[in-house]
Amino acid sequence: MPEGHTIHRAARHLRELLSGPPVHATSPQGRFATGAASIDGLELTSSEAVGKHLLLGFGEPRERLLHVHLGLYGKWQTGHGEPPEPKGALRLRLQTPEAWADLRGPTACEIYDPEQRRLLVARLGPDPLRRDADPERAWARISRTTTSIGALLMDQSTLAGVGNVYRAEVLFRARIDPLRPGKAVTRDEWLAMWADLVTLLRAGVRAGRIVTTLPEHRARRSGRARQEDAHYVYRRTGLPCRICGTPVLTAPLLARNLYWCAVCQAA
DNA sequence: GCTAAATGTTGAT
DNA sequence: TCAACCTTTAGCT
Repeated sequence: MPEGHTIHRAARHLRELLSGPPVHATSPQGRFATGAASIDGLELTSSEAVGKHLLLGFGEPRERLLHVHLGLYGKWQTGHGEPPEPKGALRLRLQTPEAWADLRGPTACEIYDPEQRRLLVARLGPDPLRRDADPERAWARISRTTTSIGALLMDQSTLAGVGNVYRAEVLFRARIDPLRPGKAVTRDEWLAMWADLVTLLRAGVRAGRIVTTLPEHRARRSGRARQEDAHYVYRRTGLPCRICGTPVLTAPLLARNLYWCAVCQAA
């Protein structure tokens, strides 16, 4: 489930799991054989998430940098002790005497030099999960464009880490029409949305999944949110809005499905 | 058991 | 605008 929260969670987890001893790196699939060989035997010395991008440092600081983007299907699988027999398309296996981490299906898995990292960070907007993030950078773009706020939230150069689920949910929680032009969003609305994203993404890192509903808006109000109670509008096409009961709408925007309530998020 | 769709991005057409 | 990446899951039969 790779939006920003998944990557930040992985960055933290992989650091805890693999730090210390030299890491044995292999590419059972063969597609990353050269890259794996170049970090094989080095220690994991840094682990950082920027938006949906993961950067793992090996060896002396900045000696080797592994860049991973999970894309839509990519996944890390980890464990302690002996790893299972590699099967299927296993792009990368990282292994220490204590633990292992397998990477499958990423869009990007490559070795970066410091300049490539610099270019990556430079083309990404602020990431609500990073302490160094500045929402004003995103506001500078949002406040000047006729591009819809629904499209802007998905644009990684405007802000980094938000995907289709958080987009739909944060707009619903703010009661903002996804098609409203960026320049028609007020500064207060944007700062409130940013603050909400910080809260939601941090909760996502903690829980390992996206839950955006308040307990009082869930069909089942007690205890932890079940899957069917976790969202207000995402993938709820035709189901009644949790606030007003109007059927939730869906329409493609930039080749992705957009979900919203036309009453709660009126134009 | 099968098919379609999915939390994303890149590169070709 | 579309195919590719390659896996998992939801929703059918």
